[in-house]
Amino acid sequence: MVALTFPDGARREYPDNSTGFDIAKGISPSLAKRTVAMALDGVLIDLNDKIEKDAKIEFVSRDDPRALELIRHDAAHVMAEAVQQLWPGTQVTIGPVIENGFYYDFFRNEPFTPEDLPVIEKTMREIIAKDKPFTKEIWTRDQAKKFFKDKGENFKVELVDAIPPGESLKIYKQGDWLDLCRGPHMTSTGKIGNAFKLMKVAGAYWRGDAKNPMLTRIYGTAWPEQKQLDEYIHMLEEAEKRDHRRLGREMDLFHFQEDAPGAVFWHAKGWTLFETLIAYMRRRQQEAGYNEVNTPQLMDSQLWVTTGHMEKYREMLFLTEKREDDERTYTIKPMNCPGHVQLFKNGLKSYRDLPLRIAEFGKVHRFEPSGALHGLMRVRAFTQDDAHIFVTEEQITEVCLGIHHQLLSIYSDFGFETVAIKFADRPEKRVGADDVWDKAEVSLLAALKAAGKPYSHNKGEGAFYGPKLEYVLRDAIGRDWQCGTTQVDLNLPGRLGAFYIAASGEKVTPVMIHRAIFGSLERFIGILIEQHAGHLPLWLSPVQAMVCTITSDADGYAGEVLAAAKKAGLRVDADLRNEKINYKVREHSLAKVPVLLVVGKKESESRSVSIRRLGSEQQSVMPLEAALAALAAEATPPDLKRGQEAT
RNA sequence: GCUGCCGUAGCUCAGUGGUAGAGCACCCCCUUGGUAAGGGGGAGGUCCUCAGUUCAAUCCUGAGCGGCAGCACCA
Repeated sequence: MVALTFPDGARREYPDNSTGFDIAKGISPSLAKRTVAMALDGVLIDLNDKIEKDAKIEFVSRDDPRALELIRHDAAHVMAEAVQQLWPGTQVTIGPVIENGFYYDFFRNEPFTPEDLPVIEKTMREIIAKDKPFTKEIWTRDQAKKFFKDKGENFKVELVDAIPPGESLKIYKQGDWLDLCRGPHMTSTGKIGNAFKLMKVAGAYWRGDAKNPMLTRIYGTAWPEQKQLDEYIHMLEEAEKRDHRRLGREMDLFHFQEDAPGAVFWHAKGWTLFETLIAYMRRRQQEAGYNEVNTPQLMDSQLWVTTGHMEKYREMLFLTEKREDDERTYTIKPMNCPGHVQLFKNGLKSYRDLPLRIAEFGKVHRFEPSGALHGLMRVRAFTQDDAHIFVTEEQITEVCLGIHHQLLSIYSDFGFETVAIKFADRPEKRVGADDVWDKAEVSLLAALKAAGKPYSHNKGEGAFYGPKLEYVLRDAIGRDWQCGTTQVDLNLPGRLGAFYIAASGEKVTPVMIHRAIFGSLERFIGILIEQHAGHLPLWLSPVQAMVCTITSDADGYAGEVLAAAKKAGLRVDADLRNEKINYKVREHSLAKVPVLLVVGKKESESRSVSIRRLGSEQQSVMPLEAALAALAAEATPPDLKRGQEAT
């Protein structure tokens, strides 16, 4: 007998080898009917599994959040069956559940096209309508290998081989069709329901390795109810509306063109935003004791051999051709650090100079793979808010901690309160001895522990010269973006021959801490655009206000408003065109101008403005001076606001 | 980089082996209108590039470039 504890606390005994289904049926046939799986001691398993020991039991119905994964996994199996039914000879590989859905990777000489998706979906619906029961069998390794080999399923044979000895081989059947699978599954295909949709086809490497054959992956999404599927599709449409590439064009911020793949053409408004971010960061850096510098865009390629970049990252570098009248070739900088080491080396440094903070808004170029390029998020030419802090070994922890606090304060100014931290240690491709790495990792981790924030461990993901902390922002629609980084580097300064004179009079190699907060200005702007769906906060908006006239009678007054607003420090423009106010409101709203200052006869007579805020249909009429004072206060960058409050 | 899809006006997109289209935007005219598109007219194209097939290519074929999605990559 086994003793089972139910969610309500009741405890009952059942004969050995009872299945979940037996027990559910014993309680009530309707419970058995609506149960798709069970959880024993919190672990989800097949409802038809035999229960062999005392446990807490829960019956999982279709609308249980835990069933979502099963619905999706079952849908993946049904999709695989549909595909093999439609195109016999297609090999199946793996089909896991992912966030919001599932996929299955197939191998077939002919690729799938988007037109195939509705056909596959139709066949899936037929399989689901048949309500085929899922059944499980345990096979031996040889049995499974022979079966898949005979069927020509070579990828499955590889998967069988990859299963560790001693682990049982589970085969799940739905009718005649079967698949090697870890499970669990629901009781039958009918439980999947109809709230699913195949989303797209794409290539994916077998086992995620670019050296392996390319498979075709079909992505799908599945939900318990149609309503949730509709909501999900609606959410995707909303995300598309936030796409910074579209908004960038609509807001006249930047563009790309074929002549410069992966490089931004910043328009005046986009550049205003860019400069606003730099001005902000410049103030924050000054307050934290950084010295801003500028270093050459091109340096002798030999320098990059010394740093190790040429060896480790040659394919990422932009190099100049050798000229007839010059012996040397040059490399466009992919990073600012070697330049900053040159600055450190220029003039003898004392331990009294440390920590020495060198900052640069450095524009770097990296030959990113063409397939990686994505709007502002991944480019080949970008600007870092880069800084290098030269310290003694003893100063590492304290300096990293200081960076940590400033970094969080800065993210908070931009409205990012959820920041995850990852600790990345030594990668395989690296320079420097292991004992040096030991030291660097210990010191950086000490700062992280002192900060007292939760963090995750990103094994083997450090830079080639040192371990790093990665700061990951969560945006308004739940996406994660890695922006900031703090890296401890015990290697490069030594390689490049940097030293300082210690208190003892000896020459000592300094430790260099690399840090960036925005990371890439370009990317950070892309994130801000998507975070706010283009509705940037007033202090960041390139055009903060637009004076709109109702009739040309107000042109003169509009000019006064414009001049006064500029004098108040606002970035403002005026629209005096011979257009109706509706037209102007629509146009500037679409361009995401946050404040419209509408002036007509009434306003000019009373020296006031009618204010309409982006996203609101309401207007408020205020005296001109008061309105401008309020807007100017709101448009003050958060760090300056704090400064004003303090005085 | 790999796989698939795509490239026609500033934008969104139709279309055809023989003379290239729409809506919006732009310019001009009329309209002076109170908070998300007033009306009329006009201009605008190397149909991504190069080669091939053809009497004839924007269309068919091949290569290249660029974009999109996914994968791989991301110091």
